[in-house]
Amino acid sequence: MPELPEVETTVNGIRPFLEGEVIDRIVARETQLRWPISPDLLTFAAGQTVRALRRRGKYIVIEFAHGGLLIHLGMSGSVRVLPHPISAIRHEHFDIITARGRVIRYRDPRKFGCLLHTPTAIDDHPRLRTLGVEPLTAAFDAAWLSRGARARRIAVKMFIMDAKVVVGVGNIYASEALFRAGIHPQCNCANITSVRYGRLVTAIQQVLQQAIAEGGTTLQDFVNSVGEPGYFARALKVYGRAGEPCLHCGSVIKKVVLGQRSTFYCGRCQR
DNA sequence: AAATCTCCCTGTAGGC
DNA sequence: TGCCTACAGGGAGATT
Repeated sequence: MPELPEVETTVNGIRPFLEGEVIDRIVARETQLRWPISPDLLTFAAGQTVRALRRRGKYIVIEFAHGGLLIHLGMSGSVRVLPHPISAIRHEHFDIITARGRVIRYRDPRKFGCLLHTPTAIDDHPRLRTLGVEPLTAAFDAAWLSRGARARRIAVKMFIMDAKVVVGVGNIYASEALFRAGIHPQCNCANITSVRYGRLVTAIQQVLQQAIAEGGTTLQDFVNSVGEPGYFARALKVYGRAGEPCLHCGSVIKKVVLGQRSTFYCGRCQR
């Protein structure tokens, strides 16, 4: 499932084929994604030069001189680079075709992703404007979490998965970071000390950086821009391990549902 | 304002 | 073997 590391991996993989390149056209075979692909987007993108390719949260941002495109991978999305157009198979919903003939092809079986555009400043787009801090920047620290949690009364796991607080921490990495920080996922976010939030910040940053280094986590669909899976799945310590022994203390890993999401933790290591 | 619920979609796994 | 159901989940938008 694409979380921050998977999106980062994808962006780095397709950057050489998009940045500085001219978009010849976008071909949409399936327009009914999370939001429909607008016909205006197709005409807007044609002929544009890509000034920069970057990640913001879990969005891939394709910047033009004025405005740009946003791609979200949803939960089953992936993007690949093809040297030239070849026939698409099922679930390959759209292609960005550059003037050099390279094909940036989007696949998303569950259609939870999207392709959006804006003719004005891209960071003002409604999807980006309300996003919280980037977890791998200095703005993400214990003070930020403590202050944000003060008026909240939710489980800490839901708190760190709130994109208005911090972006990019999805279900898998939330469980993993809380285990590494020794914090129980159901702990009320308002009751966590600044010192413990400091440990959580470090844990989130470490788990995300390790996952980026491993090319992300592939459980089902995720592949990078050349079609390879990520290898962080083998480094998961609690996610998907309910009933198995904790790798640290040996007690049984538990599973609980928080906010409709499966949550894994060690009841002895996490308090 | 914050918390909770609902929904979008389809492949896969498990039960019978 | 084949059918059926439950489940996976990011996140917006409605509701409480």
